[in-house]
Amino acid sequence: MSEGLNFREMGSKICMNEVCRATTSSEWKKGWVLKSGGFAMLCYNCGLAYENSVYCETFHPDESGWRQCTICGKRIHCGCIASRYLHEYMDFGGIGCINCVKSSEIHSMRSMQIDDIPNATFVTNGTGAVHPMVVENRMDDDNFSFERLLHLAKTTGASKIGQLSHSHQDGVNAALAAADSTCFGNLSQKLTGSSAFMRTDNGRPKHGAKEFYEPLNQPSLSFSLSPSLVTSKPMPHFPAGIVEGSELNQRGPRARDILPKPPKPSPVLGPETKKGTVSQTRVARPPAEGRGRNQLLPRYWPKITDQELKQLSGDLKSTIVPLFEKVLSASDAGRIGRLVLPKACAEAYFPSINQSEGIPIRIQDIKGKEWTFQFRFWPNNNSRMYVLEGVTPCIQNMQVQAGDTVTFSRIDPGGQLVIGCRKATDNVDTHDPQTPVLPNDDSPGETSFSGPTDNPLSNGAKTSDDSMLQHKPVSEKKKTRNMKNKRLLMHGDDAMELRITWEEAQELLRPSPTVQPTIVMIDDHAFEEYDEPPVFGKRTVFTSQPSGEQEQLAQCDSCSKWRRLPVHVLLPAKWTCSENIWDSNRCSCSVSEDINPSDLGAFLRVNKDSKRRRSADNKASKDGEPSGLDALATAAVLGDNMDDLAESLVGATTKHPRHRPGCTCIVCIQPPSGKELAAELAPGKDEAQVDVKLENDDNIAGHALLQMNLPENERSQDTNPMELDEDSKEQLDLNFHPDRENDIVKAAGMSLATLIKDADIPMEASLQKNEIPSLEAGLLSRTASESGEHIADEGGILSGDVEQENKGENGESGTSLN
DNA sequence: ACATTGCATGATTGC
DNA sequence: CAATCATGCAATGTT
Repeated sequence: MSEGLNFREMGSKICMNEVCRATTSSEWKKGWVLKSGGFAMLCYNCGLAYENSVYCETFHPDESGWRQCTICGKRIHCGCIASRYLHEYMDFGGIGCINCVKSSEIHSMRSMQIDDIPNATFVTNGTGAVHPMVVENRMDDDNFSFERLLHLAKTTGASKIGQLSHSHQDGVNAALAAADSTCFGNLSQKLTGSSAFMRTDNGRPKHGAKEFYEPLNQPSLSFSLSPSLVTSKPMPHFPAGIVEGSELNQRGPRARDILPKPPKPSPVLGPETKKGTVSQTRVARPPAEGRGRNQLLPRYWPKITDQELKQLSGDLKSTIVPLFEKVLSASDAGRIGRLVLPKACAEAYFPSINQSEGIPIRIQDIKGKEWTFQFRFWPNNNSRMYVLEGVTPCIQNMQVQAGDTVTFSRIDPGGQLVIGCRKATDNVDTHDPQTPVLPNDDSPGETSFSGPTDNPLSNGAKTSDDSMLQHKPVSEKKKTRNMKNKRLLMHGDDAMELRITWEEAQELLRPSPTVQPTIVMIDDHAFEEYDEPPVFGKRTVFTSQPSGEQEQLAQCDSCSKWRRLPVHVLLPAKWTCSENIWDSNRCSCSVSEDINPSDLGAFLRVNKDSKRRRSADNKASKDGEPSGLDALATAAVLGDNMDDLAESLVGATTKHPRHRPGCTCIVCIQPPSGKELAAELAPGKDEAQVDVKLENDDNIAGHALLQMNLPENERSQDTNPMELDEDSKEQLDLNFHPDRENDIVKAAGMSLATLIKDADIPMEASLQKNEIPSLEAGLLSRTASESGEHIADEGGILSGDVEQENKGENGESGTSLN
């Protein structure tokens, strides 16, 4: 729909914000999801919509961007901030614009009573806006006809059918009756003002996907996800509460045109579901809207409890739309790093791809970390087999294995994909000693998807979900199917080796400075769990004192003295003693050094020896060669050539023989694996070509690394690449030469281009480079944290040894063992 | 020899 | 029976 109005083809745009009025033809940010599947453009400068935002044109071309609030009746034009609110409330399942006070109340009420027994039905448009004229009170209508509702849906252009609780309807009616006449006043104020709503850099939320949105009262959209599942009355022929919309994108090879069997109401749901409570029942939710969503097998329906959903939404401060989930197979969780995506799910919720090579796709985990996978397919029997490549680091980061479940969700608006997990052990009564459940690393987000639930029914992911929905005892069978292969589970020594490898791997990473580790003992092995990914900020050195206490050492860029810093500190690329706000005694270059380099060197050697001891049976470690980060840290301390090291760290990988030079797929842009790092960092081998393969152009760590490549006097004062002089830009090449091949910009730029081209996947991450100028400490910390993850982890450190062990465990297969 | 890639094959499942 | 998907394994590249 409206493909001809694709923003890619549009010229310069003018920001609608009168205060801003920025004009640009290139710098923009992804905004809300458009009905077309693309995204509205937001002003790079102020975060508002461009005048020529495709929002108006593509979302409702017939209305020229004007929408009418279903509550206050005011018409608000899109492409303005008011429309953002309107959009959020109407176009994504809301009722009315946010500027209606009543609207907020309704949403609040709705959020609270989501599990209430619905007694009214409604029809929405393709994005969830309620057509009030077809809200039907079926409280006393036992003859409710789905066909009639479907007819209404068709006649009104609606594509969704849901149910509205009685109280909701009351709320709607009440609100309609008492529509706030001051709406426009509020609107005009918000139109001209900016600070209240703009997602300025100063006010950027923690999670990137949220950064373009933060309505004053974000509605819970779980409302639109599974209303039919919480009904006490079975709705005959009700297809999962969703009716396919004709306007939805339908592309790619069509699978069987089947509708999933309508989920029968769970016996544990419905009438006994208390008002104002949040269901903890793990129930398969019908798929969210998406291409061909009605083809998704219930097996893949997300089975997140309302409680989890609510918590996750709260944790991410966003509205989470569960999309689908999959029980990991052995090959999914194996060393090969390829996760097979259910075809229907891939085609419904992932960007359309026409080339087998696919595209890089960014997926955020529940902690907010972003991972980049290669989303691609293989031709298969005149069909396609979709896979995500490069998932090993993420899989291992989530500590899931075969038999566990990974979940895919979407943050709306924005469309950011989110990957979560649910341990199989969450679903059985007895803990499998071979699949120890490490305590959730206290990340609130973790509990949303993988966290334990105290409701026995939540064990149903493996026991009752499908059967509840299909009335067929197939879940156990599927479970058996998934688990039947003896290689699926790691047992005994295999698991032990994995743990060792994990421990090994953990030591390769610098701990997050933002959290204290949680020490977990499993089989006499201590695991340090961090809530944040490893960081890679300024070239500081994290060390562990014999007491176990972490400390961070940083070198002043002015006097070169080393200073002790709190571990949670993440420094900008350039930092001087005067900025040592944590130690008033050593906040001047004139003060003597905290620690001398020889001590540091000795300290690191101690660490290395310790590592060597614990990895005595690890071939990859027995040579004692430093890991990439250790080497980097050591180099930082001992004065090794940081440029060479940085180049080595980001140097060319050699593990993808079939990919051509310049290939920017996720596989090719991954940093080298642990072994490769070790090899590249070995003496005489640090001349690796600087075929920079950072996947994150918004990667602060990458920036930091690149800064290491700069002469000292050319390093930027902060992490803003855009403020570098031209020479530095040439070297950094972060944003300014997207056409050059074989450099970081090539990779990032092409990724961006690909993302834009496909227009179906989140882009804000790719565009975050444009936001760097105003980064503040919080964002810097977050981004750098993620960046460290990417650099240190992606396809690398963990994939080396860990996967090798897995391979051994995978035993008889594989030519490598033949 | 090992690592990676991508196709082929067969088991499973739903119609 | 056809579609899907798990995974085997040959081909190819790298060390």
